Amino acid sequence: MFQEASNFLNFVEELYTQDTAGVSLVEFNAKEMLMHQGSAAQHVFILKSGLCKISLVEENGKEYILAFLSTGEILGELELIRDEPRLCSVQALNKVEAYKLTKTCFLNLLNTDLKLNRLIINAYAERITNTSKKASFQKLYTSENGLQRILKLQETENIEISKADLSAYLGISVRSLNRSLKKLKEEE
Amino acid sequence: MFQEASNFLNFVEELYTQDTAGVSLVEFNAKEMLMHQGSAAQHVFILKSGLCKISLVEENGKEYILAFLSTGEILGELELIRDEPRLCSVQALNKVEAYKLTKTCFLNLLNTDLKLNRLIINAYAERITNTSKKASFQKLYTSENGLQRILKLQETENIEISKADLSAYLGISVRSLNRSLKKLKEEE
DNA sequence: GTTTAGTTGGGACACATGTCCTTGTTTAAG
DNA sequence: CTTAAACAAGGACATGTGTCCCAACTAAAC
Repeated sequence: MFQEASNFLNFVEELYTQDTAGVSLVEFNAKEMLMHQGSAAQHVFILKSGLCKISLVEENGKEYILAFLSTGEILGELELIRDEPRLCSVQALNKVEAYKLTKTCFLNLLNTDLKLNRLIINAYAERITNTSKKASFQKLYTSENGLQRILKLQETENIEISKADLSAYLGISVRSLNRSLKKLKEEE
Repeated sequence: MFQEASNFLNFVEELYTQDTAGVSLVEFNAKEMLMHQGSAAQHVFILKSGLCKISLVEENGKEYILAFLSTGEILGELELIRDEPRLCSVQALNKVEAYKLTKTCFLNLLNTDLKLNRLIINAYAERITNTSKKASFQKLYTSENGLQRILKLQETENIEISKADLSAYLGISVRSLNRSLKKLKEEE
């Protein structure tokens, strides 16, 4: 989720300024896809600026947003480590800049650089914690509680998420989201 | 979740046979707690044999089981890495044997041993994938679908999970679990 | 063997959410 | 400016799940 820009950014910016092979800087417009669910994994991205959503679509056609990713976060490395196709899609929600590392470059660094290992492990520990908490909360509380949380986060991080994305994040239909929004408005 | 015994076991058994300081072998009876949610984190466990559940209790008193852990899996290391209290509780479901590493020993190894780093990263990549898939599935499908999956897993892994634990894993009440079980039985 | 306490399963009602369709608004094309 | 298509919100009904309580069964204590 949203967190202070981690040392991933520092780490990769150093590589970039040293003209390391396999490291480049790329841009995406709002709505552009950085990654497609099910496709082969070739790169890792580290967000320099902007906001993305990471989501997956189930066989019944429904979309679930696992998290929103922002500056300093790494994405796409899971599938390189596991050597599997993309588990999720990633889409830019606004103008996004990101460092792009090739698979070869990333795996080489992972095998040799203890600092990168540490950054990955720290990021993963936080991600597992956040994913577990979100899963538990969304199953054991009503959508209204979850909605209050994401609306507060939206305000704190000064971002605006569409209704379609809000409902996908909460794992409910847009109809239900509208019900809860209306109810929250009436309770003010 | 359930996976082939990873090289965690090989890794720690080598440490154990070398009489490494901070490594011991411990046993737990069924129902004994290996870890308590909210308590300080002092150790890491690697399961040698047996089955555990890892769960957390929300403020509304409801319990959610994130996963069942079995032979070869590591547990309790998240909080050492993040230097935080226990996010979850872990309870033995049958007779459990586990290697126990002190915080100092574990962090020393993590800082120096690239092999352990690799094992941790691989395990985390799998855990994030599993936790994400479970969260998405449980929000976008009915409990009946989830129940079918866990019953199949129970059969495949030759284990028996209580109704209370099944409902906590699925994030539903025991009443709802009984409805789904009855419906599945009628559909046979 | 009896009594008490705990456990288990289901009925009934309430609440939360999904689905489908209608209406109104907005946007885009001609 | 008009028309058509797309989008958004809500009504109505259906389904899924939660809560509460009751009855029956099981286990433990005496």
